[in-house]
Amino acid sequence: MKAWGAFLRAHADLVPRMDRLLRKRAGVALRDYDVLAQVDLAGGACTMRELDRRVLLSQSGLSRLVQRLADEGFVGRATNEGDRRGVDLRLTAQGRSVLRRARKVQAEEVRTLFADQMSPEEARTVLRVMRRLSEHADPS
Amino acid sequence: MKAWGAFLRAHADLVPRMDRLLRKRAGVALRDYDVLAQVDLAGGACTMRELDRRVLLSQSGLSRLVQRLADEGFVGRATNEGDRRGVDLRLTAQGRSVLRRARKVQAEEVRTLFADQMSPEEARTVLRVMRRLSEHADPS
DNA sequence: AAAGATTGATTCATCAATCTTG
DNA sequence: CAAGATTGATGAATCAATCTTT
Repeated sequence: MKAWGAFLRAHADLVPRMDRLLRKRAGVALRDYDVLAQVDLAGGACTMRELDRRVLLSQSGLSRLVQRLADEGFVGRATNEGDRRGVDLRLTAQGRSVLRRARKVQAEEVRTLFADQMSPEEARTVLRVMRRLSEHADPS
Repeated sequence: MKAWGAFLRAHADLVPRMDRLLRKRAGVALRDYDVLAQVDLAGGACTMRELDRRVLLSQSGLSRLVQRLADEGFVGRATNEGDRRGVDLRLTAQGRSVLRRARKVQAEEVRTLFADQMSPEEARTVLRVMRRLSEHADPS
């Protein structure tokens, strides 16, 4: 029960800080980074529907976010030829570039703000517990 | 590094769910509950400034949230007589009542969604690590 | 009618500016 | 001027409604 409070507090202390650092040093928000990274993970291209499954955001929220990423030139959009309801996304060269930089910043920050604060043993426990929590809450 | 991702995901999976349940079954949002609980913890009355220190929210965000809680009749506001810049808050009877109900709901939900998913040993580790993260990030 | 995606209305958080009291 | 608090402008997330294609 105290652990729940500490969990909330840690998130509230860490995430906005990560977000600010990422914006300042890489020019993208944490959520943008997440989306770009997921597209990359799907091989640099995927459809909105697929992204929606991978990302923690409402469908409409994702739609607007991708709109913004497209406006900024980080992804290209085109209607899927196979199923014209779908929209295909592709990382642009600029998108890949910003993603590379963001990855570097993110790796540094996660290390200093998060990973360096716990032993490998503790990290394993945190990983295990957090996964269990997600599975139980959202058995996708 | 994987633990960081799992941490984010667990938060994103759990917190909105808690928030919805709390709204539905107690009529207040998670943040509202937090604020009411903090006022209660301060003995049922405190000043905005004190709340601001205890709660994870910007000063203006807190101001608007308390405005809403006052409109809903959960807290009363009055300028502090000692220092007329300050505003004193007090839980109303209705505020105490809604807080009681929210506490019960919250306790149940934290148990089933969070605490029951880990061993006591794991809970201790999570608590310890989360506290360390907060202290390092925000050495208040 | 259902799936995929977008748009409209609303809510709520933040930063920066402002107002009042010390 | 500094401290405590509020207000204005803006950004981003959600739900519900809508549009298009299957």
